[in-house]
Amino acid sequence: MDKVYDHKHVESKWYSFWENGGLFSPKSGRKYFSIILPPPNANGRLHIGHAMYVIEDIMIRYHRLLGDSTLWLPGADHAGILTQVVYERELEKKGQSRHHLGREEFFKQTYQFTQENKKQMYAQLRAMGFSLDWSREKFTLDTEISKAVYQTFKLLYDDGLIYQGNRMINWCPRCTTVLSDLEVSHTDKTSSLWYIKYPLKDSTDFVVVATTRPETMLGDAAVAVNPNDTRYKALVGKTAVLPLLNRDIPIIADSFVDQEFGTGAVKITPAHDPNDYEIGERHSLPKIQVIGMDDKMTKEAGKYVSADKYATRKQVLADLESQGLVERVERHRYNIGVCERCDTIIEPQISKQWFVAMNKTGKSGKTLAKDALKAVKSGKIKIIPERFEKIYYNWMGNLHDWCISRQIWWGHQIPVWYKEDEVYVGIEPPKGPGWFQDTDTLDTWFSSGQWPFTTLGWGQKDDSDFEKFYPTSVMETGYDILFFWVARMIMLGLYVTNDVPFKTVYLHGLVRDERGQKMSKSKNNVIDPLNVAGKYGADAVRMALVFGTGPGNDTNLGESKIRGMRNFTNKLWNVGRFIIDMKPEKIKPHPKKTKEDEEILEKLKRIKKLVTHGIENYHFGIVAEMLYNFIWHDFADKYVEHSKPRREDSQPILEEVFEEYLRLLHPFMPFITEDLWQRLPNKSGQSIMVSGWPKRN
RNA sequence: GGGCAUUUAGCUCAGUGGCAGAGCGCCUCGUUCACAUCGAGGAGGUCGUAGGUUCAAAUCCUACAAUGCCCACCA
Repeated sequence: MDKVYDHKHVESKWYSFWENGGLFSPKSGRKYFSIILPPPNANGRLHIGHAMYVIEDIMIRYHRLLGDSTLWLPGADHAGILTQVVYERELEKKGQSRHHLGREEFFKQTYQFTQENKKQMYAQLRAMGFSLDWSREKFTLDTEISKAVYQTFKLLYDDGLIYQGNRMINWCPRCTTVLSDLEVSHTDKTSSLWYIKYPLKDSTDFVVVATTRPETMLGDAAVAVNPNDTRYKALVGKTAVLPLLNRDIPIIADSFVDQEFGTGAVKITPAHDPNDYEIGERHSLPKIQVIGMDDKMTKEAGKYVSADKYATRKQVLADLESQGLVERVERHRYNIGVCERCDTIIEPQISKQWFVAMNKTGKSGKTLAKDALKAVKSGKIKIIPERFEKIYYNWMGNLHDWCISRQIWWGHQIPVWYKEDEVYVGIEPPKGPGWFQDTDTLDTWFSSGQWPFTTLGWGQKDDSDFEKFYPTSVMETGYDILFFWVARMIMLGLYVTNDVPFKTVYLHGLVRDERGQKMSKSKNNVIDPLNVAGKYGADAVRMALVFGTGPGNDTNLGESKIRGMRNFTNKLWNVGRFIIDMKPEKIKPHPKKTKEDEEILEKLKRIKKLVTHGIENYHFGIVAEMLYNFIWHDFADKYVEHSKPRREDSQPILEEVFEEYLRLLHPFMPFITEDLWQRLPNKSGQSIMVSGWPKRN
């Protein structure tokens, strides 16, 4: 054995040994234990955050050692809008656009692109030592998965829970698609609040309204005041004249209006503001669309037609100014919605889209949000750390309907076909001529929201995996996608399978750099998992990610911590070298035990109990620390030193303690533990992976 | 506007009722003797502030402060 541990000689060798030996596939066992890997987006490489999958591998390897029938199923996500944006950028570099290619060719190329990324990503997962069952690998656009997704759409549609509606939605003018509420991020912005005079009809008086978006006034349908506002009592029911367009608009009373804000009178633009839309509905106001889907003014905007909306803002203000209708301008801080994927400012628009009803009860008697809320409240699903349950309740209790259609090309095309007035919803296209399919695509989270049961073959002829492994045991993922993904999986899982998709949700934190900053290429603080695993070993990276971290808390990871864990692997290696390579020639079989012998055996017993209890209760950070301290300080520093003058006596205990310890450490550091374990007497050729979890006694 | 979290050694963080911990860094000493990617020893903290509960508080409660994050349709 070399004096220094070299992971390069060890890691790929053992991974092939495990994989070729079929050790990642479930064997029959006393219980079922399953985790579905959160599918990474197939539009690039994995980053260090994905290496947090190590927590799943720890659970999986632990349960496999326990003798459970254990499945960890890998896959990848086509990631709708994001992948389309990424691939469009690729095309841009070549001076092309998706419109040059056309829908079919664009889809084909993007598919190819994701398949190449998948290969790279899977190589990265292998390099980290993840014991995934590759024979069951899935992609969200696989034929069988797509069929199941369509089946769910049809179920919801037939149940009255999916509907098409003309409603106010979030429109991204750059992506030219609608977005769900969740895909809109909000950022603070300082801008101006313009006070504009609207002349009263047949009067020389004015009513002054305040607005942050003067260009939308072209679509105004009313001026609203609070019914209790004494200042404006006399004006309600009168008519104002919209400047620039000289259109008559009513002055109405609505309790939504805040008397304290601005002048207490507000312009109402039902077609471009969610609140105004609501007020418009209550007062049957016309919805005048003045901003088109391309962010240019429509013909409703009169002389401003075809102009960009930001240019129009300037022009409108200049025109109002020239007529003396701008009373004053204030500085104003407010919140603006931007596209989560491309940062473009969202334009509220009215548009016909597909929605999933969150709070309506279907003919089946099921109600998506309520049922999903109940599953957690009743304890059928447990969220760790617990504080996220409160956040979940709060979100689940205040849901708007979920818009699931997207005007993009990449993804599952909506399974709805039209012919004249007929609508057909199904899994296969309808027979006969004249049908055309809805051109929209499903929200990517609609398909990933079904991942736990679609991957297990729900509804297929051979659904044995579903029978055995569903509900899955644990869903381990980042807290940042609790709403996007976890909540949707709970809703759709319960709806389709009548059972929860998983029993426990374990949420990990974000991986940040050494000083707690978010990793980004521009800050040059990104850690590439493959790079760093190549340098220090996958075992060291794995250990660094879990060592001393708690669930749901962000983890700060710098190279120094990984280096520290690399030193630990070397320490472990040398303990092994001492026991295995420098074995005494004569060994006494049954020596009298010294005080130190008794002590180390007692400590081993204790740590077995603590490690088992710790893993069962998801305290991975503490367990990692205990394992670290045991071998380094209790075993190497004290016991190994003590054993030196009496090797013939102590060798059996050294071997016994070391052997059991390797099995305890194996879920955390699979490569080095396998390598050392196989060097122990009578172990060669077997795998530590299936050697059984140490008994507690 | 609502909610959540964090605040512990120079740095990064564990620790949730019982004598203050780890990694990295720092200081001193030590390379025949498993390991210098090491060993032995050491310096360094009134556990954000102020109250309270308790035999006992970093840990539970209350208030405050700082920082971060999430959610939200006030023009």
